[in-house]
Parts: sequence; structure tokens; C-alpha cells
Amino acid sequence: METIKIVLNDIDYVTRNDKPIIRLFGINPETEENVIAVDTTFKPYLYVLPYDFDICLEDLREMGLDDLEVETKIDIGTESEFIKVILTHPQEVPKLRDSIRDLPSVKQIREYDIPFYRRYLIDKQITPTNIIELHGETIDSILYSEELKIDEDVTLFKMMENPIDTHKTNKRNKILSFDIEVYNAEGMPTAENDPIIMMSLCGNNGLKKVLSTKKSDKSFVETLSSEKDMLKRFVEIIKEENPDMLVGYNSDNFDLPYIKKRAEKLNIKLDLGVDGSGIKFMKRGFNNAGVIKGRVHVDLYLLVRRNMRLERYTLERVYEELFDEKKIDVPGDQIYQYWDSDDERLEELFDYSMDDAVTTTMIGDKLTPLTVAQTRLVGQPLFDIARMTTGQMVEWYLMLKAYEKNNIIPNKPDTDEYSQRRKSNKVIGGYVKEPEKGLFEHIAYLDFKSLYPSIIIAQNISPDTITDGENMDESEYYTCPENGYKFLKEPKGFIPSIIGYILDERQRIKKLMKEEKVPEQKRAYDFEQQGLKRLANSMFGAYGYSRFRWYKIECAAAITAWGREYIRNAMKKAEEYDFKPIYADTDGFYATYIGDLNEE
DNA sequence: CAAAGTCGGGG
DNA sequence: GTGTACGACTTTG
Repeated sequence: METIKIVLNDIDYVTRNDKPIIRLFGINPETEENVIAVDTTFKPYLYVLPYDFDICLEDLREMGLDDLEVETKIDIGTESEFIKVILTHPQEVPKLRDSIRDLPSVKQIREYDIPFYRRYLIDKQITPTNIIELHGETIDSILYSEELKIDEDVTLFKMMENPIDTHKTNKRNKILSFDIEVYNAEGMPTAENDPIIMMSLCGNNGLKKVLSTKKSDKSFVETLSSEKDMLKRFVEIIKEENPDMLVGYNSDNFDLPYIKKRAEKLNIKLDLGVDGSGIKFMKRGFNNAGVIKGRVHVDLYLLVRRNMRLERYTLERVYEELFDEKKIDVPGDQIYQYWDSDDERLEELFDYSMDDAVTTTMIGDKLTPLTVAQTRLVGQPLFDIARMTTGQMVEWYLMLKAYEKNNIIPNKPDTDEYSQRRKSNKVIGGYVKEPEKGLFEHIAYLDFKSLYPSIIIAQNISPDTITDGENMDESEYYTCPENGYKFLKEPKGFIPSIIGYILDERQRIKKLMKEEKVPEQKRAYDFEQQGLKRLANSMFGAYGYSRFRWYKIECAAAITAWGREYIRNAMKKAEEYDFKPIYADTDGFYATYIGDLNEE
């Protein structure tokens, strides 16, 4: 048996002989070779909570389901016995779950909507972007049919044992950005009519290139004889560079769909994927996500939207905000005129095209490290994390922790429940004291560090600790001001215990960061602690987010009610020491000292 | 006043 | 892909 290590970049599954095969895509950090590791042993499953065990087991067997196990899981604080129904193919889950749920002996079904590759990452406790150790053997592409035949320089590896997460970070951090310019004489271009005229590439290793069908003396311009050749060269460079991350700006919605359509129109194969596949699109919310199998495509536009607050999010505006510098600009609607001019304006267009890719790489260098840190915390693929909202990250993080702590995951709300939640999810916000007019001297500012996370822990606010307090002594629970919601003091709730862990972990990382001498590692710790902070701070919002699995509006309301009380009490206390509050908002207030400054 | 509709980025 | 989704803002009924 052989052992190899890979940086885990991507994961999916394919079907062969009606059975699923998990594929881990990675790069061997020593040889820089691409590896596809396959696992043929993992099976999909869901959980059933029965009314009556024996009848239910019998009913399930009658349906032809006989791979059944009994497991004890914690369900919102209470231990229950579940039947684990093991299936052979992931697509059986949506096919069978309705008929399983409808069995009279079935009370509930659980964990029936977790994508197969995500289930794999959670159950095997492996983390994308980490270095993973694999045991098995190198094989020929026997598992693959012709259309999926992989390149000769890709190692195919069959796993014989579970992968081992070494918890080591990828030292390699190669970013390659790309951008295209297209001919646009009639407003917004259409791939049907308008050719690509330039394709720019920029790596954080120094690579700078603009491919084009026109000539220039500029050293970064490479001229190709046709659009067809330009596209082929584009693919060739990406394969040669083999970056850890392929980044674009609005590339999910513009560049990649455009490149794909032009390639189809020109009848050429774009085998950009590590497995030889082309560009695919996945429907994700309101936009499509461009997928290149085995490579991590990150659209920076989404990261910018998530992490910056601006009036507009054009590449130009974002670059200016981050680097305090103007970028080269060519008005979008005039690109075709610059192209047709064949004079110095064409040269300007080459510079503009190059600059777009260069600034994209610079923005990528700034924003992707946090996304990588979040990937390592949440344990889902970088591709997915780059497209998740913070609420979704919290949820997948909790799902991972639920598995570790043997908690069964709550279901997502069905349509009825969801619309009901939407109607009644108004929660009173933080305490706000309108600022007093005037000019003040001797201003003091007090703020609660991570107010809401601290309240969740201090008052043990969790869906599994909420109680009506019946037949209990008052000392056994915390009572929320204003609304009277009650939360058990013991045992520690699922979410408070996880926030506690996150906050402790953050302190640990901050300490490591302070002691660290290597700047690169120091920076990595900084992003990790930022990621932890965001997770902790987003947990409150998640309680009030209608689609959240751990949704509990009472928890959200209790947190803000306690928050208002904390800050009012702090202000009262400050007044006792001659500080007059002049403005307050949610987790802090400003006060002016009105006592005698000469005293003491 | 709530429900329904639009739009972001890209050229 | 064990998917079907955002949020701020404006217009409409």
C-alpha cells in the first residue's frame, strides 16, 4: 500500500455501475502533480425517528431497505434512538424520503438533504485546503469511462483506508486571475455575435499576459492567429500554471459563461477541468456558479459584496477603496472603438486589459486569505465557502459540530413553516439612545466586547435550554427581562457550548499570533481569529434567520432584550461615577465626564 | 401599506 | 445535485 499527501482542493462524486464514487481533487505539494483520489466505500444515509421500533424496522424492510442500524443521537438536548437507513446511491435519498416519511410507523426523518460530498467531509473529518494523507494505490483510469478519461499527468489514486487530515496548511498559495475583453459595437455584448478580443492573465507569482488576435510591442501581449487559438492558449496557460485558485471579477456571471459559449460557437473543447471536463454551471441562489472540476474558481465580486460596504461594487471602485489608487479605465461602451482604432487607443486597451487582471490578483491577495481561513473552520470546500452567506457558514459549522458531539441535525423548515417564520420573525433590536446635541469634553467610550456572543453563553440561550419553567425552582433557570423567556442553567446548551469553544479558540489563536515571528504565519493566525470572530458574531443573527436549522425567534428576542438591559445597567453605573451618557448604540455608549477633574 | 418587481457585476 | 437560494430598493395593486 502506498501513502501520498495532497492539498485538498475540491471534492465531488461520480456514478459508475450505479454506485457513487467520491473523488478528492488535490495537488501533491512535493511533486506539484494533480491527484484525483477515489473512495468507492462511502454510502449515503438518512435517519428515521420511529413511533414503534419493531414495526418501523419491518416497514422499512418491506420497502426493500435492509441496511439498517440503530443509533442513539441527541435531539435538541434529549437522547433518542434513531434508525440509520443506509442506501446505495445519493439520488435514492430524494426518491425514497417521501415514502419513508409517509410510513405510519415513522414519526420523522432527519438529515435527508445533505449533499453527498458534504456528508463525506463531515463524516471523515477532513478539511479542504488542508494537507490530507491518503493510503491506497495508484491505478490506471479503469474506473473511468472514455468521456472522463483524465490527462496522463494526473495521478489517479484508489483509497483503501479513510483519509487522514494532517491539520497542516497548504504552503502553496498560487492565485491566477483572468479577465476577458469582448467586441461590443451594440451595447452589452452577446456571445452569439461578439468575439472575445483579449484574454488577460495575472498570477501572484509574477506571470502577466494578455492574449489577443491583434499585435502589440508590449512585452505582456501574446498574439494568436484566431480567437480559437487564443482560447486554446488560455486553457494551456491555466494547465501549465496549475494555480490553487482561479479568480475573476464577476466571472460567475460574465467571463466564464461567455468563454463557454464562445468555445461552443467556435466548436472547440475547453478541457479546463483536472478530469478533462469543461466549464459547468451550478444554480446557486440568484446567480450561477462557474465550476471547473478539480480547480477552485473564486468570483471576487461575491467576496467583495460580503466583506465591504460600498455604494457601488465595480472593480474600479473596489480597487480604489482597497489600495487608495485609481486604476486604468476604458469606458465599457467604447471598447470596440479603442479596438478598431488601431492607434494608441488600441495600446491603451491592452494596458486596460492587463490592469484588470493585475488589480483582480491584488484584490484576490487581500480578500481570499479570510475565505481560506473560513474554509478551514467550516470544513466545506473553498468553492462553496466563497459563495456562502455568513449565515450559511454558521449553519455548516454547526452541522460539523453536531456530528462531532453526536447531535442529530434539525431539519430545514418546509415551505409552510418557512413562510410562517417570515411573518413572525420581527425582533426588537439593540438599545439606541439618540445622541445629545452639543459639543462635549472629556468623552469616555465603553463597549462590550462581543456582547451578543457573551450573552448567549452567560444566559445559556439555546433551542435545547429554552423552558417553560414548570415544576422548577426559579434558581434553575435564567429569566429574560422584558419578555420573560426562560433558559435552563444546566446543562450547557449546544450553541452556547460551541460559541464558548469559538471564543476560547480565538483567544488561543490570538496568543499564537502575538508570539509568532514568521510574518506569513502571523498573518494566517490573524485571518483565523477574524474568521472565528465572524462565526461567533453571526450566531445571534442566525437565530432569527428564517431558513436556519436552529432557528428560534425566542432566542433572538432574548439576546437583544438582555443586551438592552446590559447597556442600560452599564450606563446607570457610569452615571454613579459622574459620567453622563450622550449616545448609545447596541453594544457601547459614549459619556462625558461631568465630575470634578481636579479631585484626586 | 403590503405585495410584487427589479437589479447588482461584467463589456 | 441528498440542490430551487439574497437583500436593498422601487413600483404596483
